[in-house]
Amino acid sequence: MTTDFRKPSRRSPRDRIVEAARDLFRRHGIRGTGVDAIADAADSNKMTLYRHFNSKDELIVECLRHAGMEMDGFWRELEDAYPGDGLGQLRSWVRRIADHLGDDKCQCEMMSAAVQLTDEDHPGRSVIRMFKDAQRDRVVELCRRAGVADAELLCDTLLLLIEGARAAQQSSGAEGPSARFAEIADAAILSFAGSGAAFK
Amino acid sequence: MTTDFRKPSRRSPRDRIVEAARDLFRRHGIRGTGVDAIADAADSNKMTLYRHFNSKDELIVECLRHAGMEMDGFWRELEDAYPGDGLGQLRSWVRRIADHLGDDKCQCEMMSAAVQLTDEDHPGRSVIRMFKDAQRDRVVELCRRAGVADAELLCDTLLLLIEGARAAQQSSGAEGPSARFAEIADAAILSFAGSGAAFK
DNA sequence: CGAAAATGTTACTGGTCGGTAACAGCGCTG
DNA sequence: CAGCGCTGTTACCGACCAGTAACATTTTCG
Repeated sequence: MTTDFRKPSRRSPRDRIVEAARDLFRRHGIRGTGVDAIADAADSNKMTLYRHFNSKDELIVECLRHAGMEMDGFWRELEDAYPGDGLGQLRSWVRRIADHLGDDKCQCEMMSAAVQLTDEDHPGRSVIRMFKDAQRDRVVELCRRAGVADAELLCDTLLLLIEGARAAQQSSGAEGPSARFAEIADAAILSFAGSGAAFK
Repeated sequence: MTTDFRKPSRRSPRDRIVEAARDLFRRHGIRGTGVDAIADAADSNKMTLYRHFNSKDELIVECLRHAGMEMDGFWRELEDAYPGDGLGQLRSWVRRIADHLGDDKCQCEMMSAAVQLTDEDHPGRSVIRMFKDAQRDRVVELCRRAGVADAELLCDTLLLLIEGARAAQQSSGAEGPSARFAEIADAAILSFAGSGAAFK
């Protein structure tokens, strides 16, 4: 029984550090965030940070892992909300992304990191890669369950539209092309699901 | 003392600095590139750099402007190759982007900069914004000339796909969703141009 | 030519960064 | 209680970074 009242409503320093790091990375970029600032924002200190993570790079990797796990949770919620309904899950997924495009906390940590981790050998890049591959498998399966003939094509179409919406949000703002993302993505889904053919 | 082996016609130090900066920004990121490295790569020195640009931020802005001017030139080439042919220009534009997706020198400086310039007030952001707005106007006009009914919708669809392809290239590599960008974008163009309707 | 303008060289500043050492306190559990 | 592991504090290191000063050199052009 770990009722754990020792520090009410306060998570472990490690969790707070990861949380603070993700927040600061989102707001100021990875390279623009110093470890001192992270430790400070986590209401902790640099030594504790370095006891849990051997380097800033290791912390970055852990942040990416956490972001991936958060997405895993969301996929599970989606399956619970629309059990076995591929089409419903797809549309709900798109809608949710559209709704969160404007958030300061939009789920673009992976994309941002991919751009900022310029070193091709950075360990974070393989985490991103694995996450993206898993995501693609999942979406393809949903498309298949939705009765789409060319499931891979709809999947890639949606993934491009999503990444594009996030990127466009960054460079063109909320009134740019990303404003019509939901409309476009939903039309693509319905088009594929209706005829099973691409864009026709 | 040093015998002057310089090539007779050499671009000005200013141009070399901008060129070197753009190259290094692409390869190592904006924050990951120091002014010393830029001056060195330009075969110049830091003092000359700072005589032409009052700050690194000013140099960044100039790099973005150059990138924008390069695109302007490309649009002009496109108009020359397909005079008055909106559809031809659109398809050629998409094909060219697809062909250059894998390039180390792919035209994603704007997107990268938008992600890396985390400060909302950075002067570079307005350059990016103006460039994106102009690009959107241009593409909408091409769609209109191609006989597309909802020109804005096709334009935004293509812009999302393009940004998405570039982002996906970064995070998922060449075998990810970006591999089918050309196919998807071309299908979208033909679909809109054929029926004038969205995805149907 | 000769002078002005542009460019190059060296050395420096003050600040930030990632990372570490030494030490002190806290909170468990035996 | 004692002991131990986790956490916090301070100070420090070497490297790097943006930006500047003073001076030497080359290029341009009237």
